[in-house]
Amino acid sequence: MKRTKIKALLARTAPLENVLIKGWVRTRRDTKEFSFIEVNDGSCLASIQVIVDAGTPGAEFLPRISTGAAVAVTGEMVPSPGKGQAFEIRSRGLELVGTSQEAYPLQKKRHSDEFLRTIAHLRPRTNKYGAIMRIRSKTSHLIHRFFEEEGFFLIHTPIITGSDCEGAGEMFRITTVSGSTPASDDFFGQETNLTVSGQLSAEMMALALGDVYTFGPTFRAENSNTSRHAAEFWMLEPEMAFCDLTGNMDIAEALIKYVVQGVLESCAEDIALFANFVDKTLMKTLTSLRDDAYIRLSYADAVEILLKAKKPFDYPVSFGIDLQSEHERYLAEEHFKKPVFLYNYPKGIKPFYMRMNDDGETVAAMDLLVPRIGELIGGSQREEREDKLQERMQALNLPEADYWWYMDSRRFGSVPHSGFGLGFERLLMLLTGISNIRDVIAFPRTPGSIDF
RNA sequence: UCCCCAGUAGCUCAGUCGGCAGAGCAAGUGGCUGUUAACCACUUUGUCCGCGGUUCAAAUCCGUGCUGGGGAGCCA
Repeated sequence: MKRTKIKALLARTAPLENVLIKGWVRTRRDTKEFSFIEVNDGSCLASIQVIVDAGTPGAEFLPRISTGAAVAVTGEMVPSPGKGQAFEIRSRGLELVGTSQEAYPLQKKRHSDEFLRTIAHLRPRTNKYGAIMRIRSKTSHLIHRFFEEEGFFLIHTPIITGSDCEGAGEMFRITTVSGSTPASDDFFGQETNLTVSGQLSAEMMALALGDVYTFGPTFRAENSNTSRHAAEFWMLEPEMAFCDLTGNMDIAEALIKYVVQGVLESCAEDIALFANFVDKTLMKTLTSLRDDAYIRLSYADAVEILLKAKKPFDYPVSFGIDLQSEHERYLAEEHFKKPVFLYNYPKGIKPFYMRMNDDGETVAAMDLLVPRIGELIGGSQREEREDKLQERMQALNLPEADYWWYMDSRRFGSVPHSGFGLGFERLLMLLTGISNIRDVIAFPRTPGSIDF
């Protein structure tokens, strides 16, 4: 007999003669004549109630059917006489697939997020973490669907990279030799690292295929100890040929609206859990993300707003500074209370590949700031003019020879193009109201922490 | 890396002025009930984070280290 997922059973409106379910026991309650077993199989948030009458096949397992045990149940799905569920399964055969020992750490009550991080291998069995992982999966699919519908091609950019100055932060070295061996004797004959961004590769592909995106793991060896940084995270990086900064922001905004709508549609039960127990303002946030136009504000105008703000800042504001968290939060959370694209940043605080504006002072960069999270997206129109790019690289002391292939793209049919990077875990934090990045990724990697 | 806070039973936490180590939940046993974070009774559980110091006496005070959390910087 074929196993049916609990999600499919709970979607039914009619009884079912013969079913087989398999899952894990959330709780067992006994009466003299029969027992209630709450079974969850991960297919959805809800569990299904199983009734096991004394004397039916498998009832002898009941004393060992404890929280966390794995079971298989055959029986009939019937209308439930009790309150709290429309249907339940009356068991005709109970099988104990795997027992759960006394030391099972998940109890039938709420645990702290900090404790659950110490048992990351078991926390997906809780309502909250199961819900996060289902939303993560759905969001990932929605991203792919969005770009598929928009005519983008999915590209796979390298994880191992030889370039060490993409300007995105400290890198993890990878090597097959020990300490004193020179890099020239190493596997690749030079220093190699884990990627911090697929952007430069993506640009090459965009300049052939038009619109592309890469979506994969990214690594930063920064000693960042915050709730918004991980050493290994997933980044989405679209890159579009014949696209300027405005088009770049258009795609970013459309993408987020699409994903929010999709999650609200197909993860309603899981989202409701977060709206009820994690962040009471979540539904309001999500509908605003979906329905409201995002603010688009130049860096210069943002500085003006901050200078006029009555709120006292710890760090003074002036044109040319890199905005501090408190400034970004003020804009997104207090002044506008919605997502804000900031664009045209001073060249001094942005990397070499961003396109120089006509004023010679700012570059065509854009960041999307969102309430609670801060920077969700960082992107730019890329410098497509060979001479301007060379100027910037010289000013920043970047060896052009190392970028010979990148420079080639500006020599052979160079076109205006744009792209951005979106931190996938930060998007999930936005969608769920979860406040720590360690809780939206199954096995988080952060400084000093590599268990599991 | 910097600043602040915390670390006591499996979990969540209380522990007053330095004077015998506590509660709720979980777990175990028994009971009861179409139950549903079930309920009732009883029972078990400690390197008070580690190391050093002050003191007649330290969970409590001091120093130091480790771990965790919040914030900052860096960024996505």
